[in-house]
Amino acid sequence: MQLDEAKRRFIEGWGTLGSAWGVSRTMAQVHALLLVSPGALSAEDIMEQLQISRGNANMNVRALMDWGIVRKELRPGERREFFSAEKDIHRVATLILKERRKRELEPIMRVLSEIKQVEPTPTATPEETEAFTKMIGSIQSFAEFADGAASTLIKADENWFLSTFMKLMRPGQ
Amino acid sequence: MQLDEAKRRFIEGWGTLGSAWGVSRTMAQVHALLLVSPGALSAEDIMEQLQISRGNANMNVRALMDWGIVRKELRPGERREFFSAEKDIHRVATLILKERRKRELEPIMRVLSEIKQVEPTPTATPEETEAFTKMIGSIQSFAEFADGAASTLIKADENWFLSTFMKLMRPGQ
DNA sequence: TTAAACTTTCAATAAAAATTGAAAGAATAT
DNA sequence: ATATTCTTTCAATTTTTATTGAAAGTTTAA
Repeated sequence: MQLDEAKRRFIEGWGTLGSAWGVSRTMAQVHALLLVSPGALSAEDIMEQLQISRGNANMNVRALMDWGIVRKELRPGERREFFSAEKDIHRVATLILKERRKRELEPIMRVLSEIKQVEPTPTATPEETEAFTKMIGSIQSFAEFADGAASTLIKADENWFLSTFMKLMRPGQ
Repeated sequence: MQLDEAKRRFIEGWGTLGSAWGVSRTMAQVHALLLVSPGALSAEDIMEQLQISRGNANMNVRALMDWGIVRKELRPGERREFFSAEKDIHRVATLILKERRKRELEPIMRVLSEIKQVEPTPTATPEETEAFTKMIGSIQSFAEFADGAASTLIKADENWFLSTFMKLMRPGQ
């Protein structure tokens, strides 16, 4: 297989994976394209390579910057902007994990603790109410467990990054 | 807050969470409804409580059974079918993890190993090719790491379930 | 065997999400 | 100040996905 074909397949696969995880196909494809491009790309490059409109390219590149996994690059003497993806996969994973925790785990945790304070009423038997709070409680503790696991991963990756960085700084150490 | 209102809010929240993770809102809502319902529900019950059509209820209940997190329950002397959700959240998490690994991790791993065998061609410089294989390699090892973590979680939960089960069987032990 | 009570399927439809492209907005150069 | 080059926005449109409901299928009872 040739490089271009391999890149094409990666972009397609990454897009499919993205849509299974609630990320729009195009956003994942823009990310994939930037991941496998050695240098930074302009909006035009992205439009051409993925065959999408200017507006679409702009929207998705900006969404990726919101996630912290794509950066704008300005070149001296160039008016237009270039974009490049974070290439360190550990950092990518960490940033995505952080963002999803904020966007999805936190809202559901809030709902869980609110609805746990269900009042006893004449319309529901105490057994029904208890079964409900027990269910919610177990989801809560699972969510806390998941949150803890995510934190651990984030910390581990931050340490890993830091130590790699330190090694680069002091190669003799 | 009253029980009905709390359940309504849970169903809504679970639906929102689902769609952020690539699960259709209705499928997540049917799951949520079954999670907070003490007994098993018939198709009619689901249709009525979520205000959805028969076909929709049927499709989503079946998808949930494919995931292994909802079971059909047959009552003696009753012709119609009842459905109930797995209530043990650890088991739910394990089953979802297993299924997603099969559906999403495996396909992308296959693509990664295929495209890694990119041939050197005159159109691409060796540096470009090497940068690409390096990128794919790091995604591969991250995917392997994630797969390993998932396996560990699945095994841990299976052990946890087994030990709980053993305790139930031999309460004196 | 026929009827009754339910489940499943699927083509048509509706709803939601993504995409376009043109216009408006910014930034820089002349 | 005006033109030029690029970016951003957003209403209209297209595409994708989900939903409906009626017909076909299945199972049990009489």
